[in-house]
Amino acid sequence: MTSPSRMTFRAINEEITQCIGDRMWEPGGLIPSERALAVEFGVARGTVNRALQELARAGLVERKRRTCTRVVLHPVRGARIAIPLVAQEIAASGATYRYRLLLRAERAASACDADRLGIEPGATLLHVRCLHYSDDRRYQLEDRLINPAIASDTLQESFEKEGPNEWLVAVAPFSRAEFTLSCRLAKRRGGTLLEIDPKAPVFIGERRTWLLARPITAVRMLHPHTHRLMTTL
Amino acid sequence: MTSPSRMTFRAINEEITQCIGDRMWEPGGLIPSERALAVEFGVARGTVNRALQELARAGLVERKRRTCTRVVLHPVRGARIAIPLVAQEIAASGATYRYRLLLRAERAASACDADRLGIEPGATLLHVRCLHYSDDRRYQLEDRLINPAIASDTLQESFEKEGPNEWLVAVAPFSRAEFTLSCRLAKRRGGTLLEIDPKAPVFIGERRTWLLARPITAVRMLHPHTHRLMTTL
DNA sequence: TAGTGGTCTAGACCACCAA
DNA sequence: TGGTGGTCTAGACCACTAT
Repeated sequence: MTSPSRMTFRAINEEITQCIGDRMWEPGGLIPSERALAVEFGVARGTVNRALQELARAGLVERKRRTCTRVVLHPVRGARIAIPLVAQEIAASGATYRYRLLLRAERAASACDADRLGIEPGATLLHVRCLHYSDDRRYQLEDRLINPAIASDTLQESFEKEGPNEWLVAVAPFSRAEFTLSCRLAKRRGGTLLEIDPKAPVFIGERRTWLLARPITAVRMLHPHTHRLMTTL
Repeated sequence: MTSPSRMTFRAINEEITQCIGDRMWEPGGLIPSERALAVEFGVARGTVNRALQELARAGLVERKRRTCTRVVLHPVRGARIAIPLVAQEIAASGATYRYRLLLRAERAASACDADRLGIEPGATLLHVRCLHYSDDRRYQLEDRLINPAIASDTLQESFEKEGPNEWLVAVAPFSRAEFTLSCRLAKRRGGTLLEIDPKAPVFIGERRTWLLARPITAVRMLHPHTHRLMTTL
């Protein structure tokens, strides 16, 4: 039991993690109540609460609404991987970046668009397609739908010199995002635009973002199958 | 301004998000201090603090230690995606799970193994290959190297009834992990074992874990290309 | 009814940064 | 030196669950 002067919620966090790691508290079993732990550690309940909230977020414990239970997870939690959002950022790690606009269209949302972006069918949207090059090699094909309602000057943007990402980050913050990763054969139009052998696979990342309930943008990013997404943690 | 009776930190969170979205507070600019916001919203500072901590975690604002600054992010943050580790967990969401062991071998590490797992060539390792089924459909092919040094009874494990994951989570906590995601054509042995058309792509996840500096396990997970990896945040 | 986690409060101390 | 975010405290109310 440490007591450097007063225990911080981080210390408590570690202490609890230790107990779980040492199997002092069994996987799937209850752990003492916040009030009990507060007494044991000699801190206020709020401090224990915060430590446990973090542990819950990290996936080490499960907390049940108003039940006396707090359970330690038996199965392991997923770890996390960071997706670099801006192709420019990636290219910035050594290679020279180049950008080319392929398509820019305002149109009424088809049923498919509406589903993808999360707006009403028939509403106006902006469709942008562009290529990101790394040292003159095609690095990413970006196909993006933008909700014009996010800013008054959306429809004035040409995206000729700069990609939509650069504009969006300056104009449209988001509070929620959803990611999907997958792969498929390149034969359809995306692969062609990437100049990939149609029989080779492409690596696909999709991202949708919202500001509160309002959809901002939906983007599909195609990479050659040589693409690797790596992270530590 | 909402006041359902008393403002919760979630309401404040939304209120602030709204302000940022409406560009009432400019990207890159300061926002009022916690104390000021507390007065404005008519709540305790702790409540504002919690709301802002969450917004910072979400990447909407940047907080500088003891500087009067709280800045709205200009560049976009990298977002994170959670990888579900245990096939069992995924299958647990509706489908019935089945497991089949294909290979279990102790052997001296080849140069390739050593590189993959991070141990000395020639050291003993455990090689396990198995299949995870979801409702009798092949869901994942798992190919795993295990460092026997992590536990005294590693080489006693048969893995016949239960996958290595279940055993590992109970026995070998890790402090560091590295992930790689990619895809390729199925033609090589992995694809065959998944019973996939050799011309179809497979989705590949790789994970390596360490406890401090000691390698624990390296696993390669192959999925049919229909696999989707999704996350919110 | 007793106990729980979720949340808010009002107040406090700290270490630091800018002036 | 005054303002800031980071943190802790002691106490409180709520809605709920298990008994």
